[in-house]
Amino acid sequence: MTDVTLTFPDGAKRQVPAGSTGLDVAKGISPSLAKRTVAMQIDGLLSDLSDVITKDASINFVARTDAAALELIRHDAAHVMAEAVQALWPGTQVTIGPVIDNGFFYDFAKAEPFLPDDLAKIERKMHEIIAKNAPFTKDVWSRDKARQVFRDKGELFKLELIDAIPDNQDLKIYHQGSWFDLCRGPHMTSTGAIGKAFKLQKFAGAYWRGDSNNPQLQRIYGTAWATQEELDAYLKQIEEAEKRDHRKLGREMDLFHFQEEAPGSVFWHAKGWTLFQTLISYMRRQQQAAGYVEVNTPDMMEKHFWELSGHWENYGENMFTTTLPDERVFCCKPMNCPGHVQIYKHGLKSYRDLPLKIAEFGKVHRYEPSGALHGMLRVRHFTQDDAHIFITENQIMQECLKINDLLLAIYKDFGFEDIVIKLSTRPEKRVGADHLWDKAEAALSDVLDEVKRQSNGRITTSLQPGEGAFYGPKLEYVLRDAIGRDWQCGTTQVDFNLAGRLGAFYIDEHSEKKTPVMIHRAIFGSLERFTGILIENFAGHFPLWLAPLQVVVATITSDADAYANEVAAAFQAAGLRVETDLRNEKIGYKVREHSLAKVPVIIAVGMRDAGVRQVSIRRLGSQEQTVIGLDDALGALTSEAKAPG
RNA sequence: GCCGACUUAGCACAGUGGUAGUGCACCUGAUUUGUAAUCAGGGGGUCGCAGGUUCAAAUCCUGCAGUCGGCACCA
Repeated sequence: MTDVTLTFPDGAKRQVPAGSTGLDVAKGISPSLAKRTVAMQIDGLLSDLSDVITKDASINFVARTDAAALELIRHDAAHVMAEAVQALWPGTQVTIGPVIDNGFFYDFAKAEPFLPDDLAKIERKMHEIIAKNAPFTKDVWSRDKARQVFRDKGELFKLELIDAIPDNQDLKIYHQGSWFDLCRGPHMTSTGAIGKAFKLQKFAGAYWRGDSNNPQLQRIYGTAWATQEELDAYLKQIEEAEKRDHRKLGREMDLFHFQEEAPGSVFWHAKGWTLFQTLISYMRRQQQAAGYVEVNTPDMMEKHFWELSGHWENYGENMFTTTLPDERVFCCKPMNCPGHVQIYKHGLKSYRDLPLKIAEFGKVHRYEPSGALHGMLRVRHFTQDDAHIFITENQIMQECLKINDLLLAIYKDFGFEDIVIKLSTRPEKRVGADHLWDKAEAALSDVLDEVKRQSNGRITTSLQPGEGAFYGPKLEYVLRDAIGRDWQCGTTQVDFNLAGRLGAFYIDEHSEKKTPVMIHRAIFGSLERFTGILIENFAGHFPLWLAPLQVVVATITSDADAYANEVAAAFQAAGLRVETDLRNEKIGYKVREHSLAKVPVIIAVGMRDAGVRQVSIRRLGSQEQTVIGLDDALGALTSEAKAPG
């Protein structure tokens, strides 16, 4: 038998007979290595330790505590969970059970719903199965055999999966004790390697193959880690994220509320509206500086207008409509673009007028499915920082790059610097000829390449085929927040269709009518959503310029009331948002209350301060107190409270 | 929209068929206080909505709505 050469991560080489398994190789090196190895990487590809090695390759043995083993732990845990569920509820069908970020899930077809206590039952059964430490073994079955076995078991979903696997691929069956599953693998050497650091988290409904036309399955989500410490840390992190929930903070900080009669609609309270207006003012300045004009268009227009724009056909099921007493049907605008085209069409446009950048803080209305609503992050009525840029075809690149620069600069002002840009291409349901889509997609793809090149690797990109808007492909800007969560905010969409549909044109340099290209773009996306994201990103601890209430002046004794009023008036005159707290309470009580309300600056004044015109400043998140003169405090805080840009 | 759970005072929660409770908040009084809860007293709920079962329903049943966790959809 011939030998093959294996290269180890440290560069060492070793000759082994071709056809050796990973386990053979490990044993040949040392029994202890073989014992602690759960899988291997062959030329970087994670593989079963029982796989045979037939050619020269690099090899890396994976122990269960190695980072590479984590996905195996999770995948194995999913299999064990499936075995546990079938042991507890015979007749339940298994479907798919992949690894996801931080854990795994498995989807089951079971007539009766799982009950809340079932998670604990399944976990107990999993611990039993893992304690048996059955080895994972692999078979390759013929299609006929696999079909027959799974049909006999009543596993109809598995039959569908078998039929979907290309003929040139082996059907692999993984056994653990007497239980087995169709699976592409790989797995660790035995169930015991999963360990105990896992937890089942929740039940959920999920459609078979992710399609809402298919039957709904019952999904169980779990998380699994190599060590208990990592599991605990992860659970702690989830808890921390829950503390940032904008719905909870919005209530505690008196920013907004929702109520039954207006599902998906925000009641903005004074403090929340202040934040909203601060964001709009900031954006308005940025857009003016970037050469945009701001307009406002009607909230409702007649239905035939939306038929002409293509919205009725392509977006109608998301639109609110109302029939007036004269029987005319009106639609609430779900987008601002057709309105902006009407403004564009007023007055003949020359190529010299382009690019024309029309912006609107327009409130759009979309009938979102009830199950999609989620606090401020998914509402039915929201304000976009929307703009439409009318250009000639050869201005696409330059304008998209300008938009990109503006987007990135603005995100930076909020501290968002980790950005992912996704390119979404033509969906099935769309308007416009394919050659126009070809052009639009190619343009955005070029823009994306250029942006990526300029970013020196700070920006990552990805492709989402079929996810574009019905009128054009889009770039979607995804921000990573302070605790690593991703939020989609900005968008840039190239549209060769809408202007033409609505009869917009310009006169080119040869006196001919030409249809402009439109770029649709938003930066915050939805002000409502962006506010929610900011609340969660900052955990309510806004930078001074954004905080709805910036300063509270609290008295230590009522003798200082007059001085407190004077201090507050000085801050108000300097343009800061300030309140006084003259209540008959101890200063500790007041400090606690305003700290919980996340007021960034608490100024305490007593008789010690009044005579010498000084203040004691306490910043949110710090126990420290700084005693300085009133004028110095005014200067420092006023300058800090200035919006960026 | 689909699957599951939930809905009791402003907020957080307890209460599984027999007169609705606790903590915080709120109100009143006392206290004038130096940086995360001063003390005492008091008021407040047709238990999400609509039906039904029962001598009796927050509690059991049905329908609806909203919320939450997912799925699907999406800014």
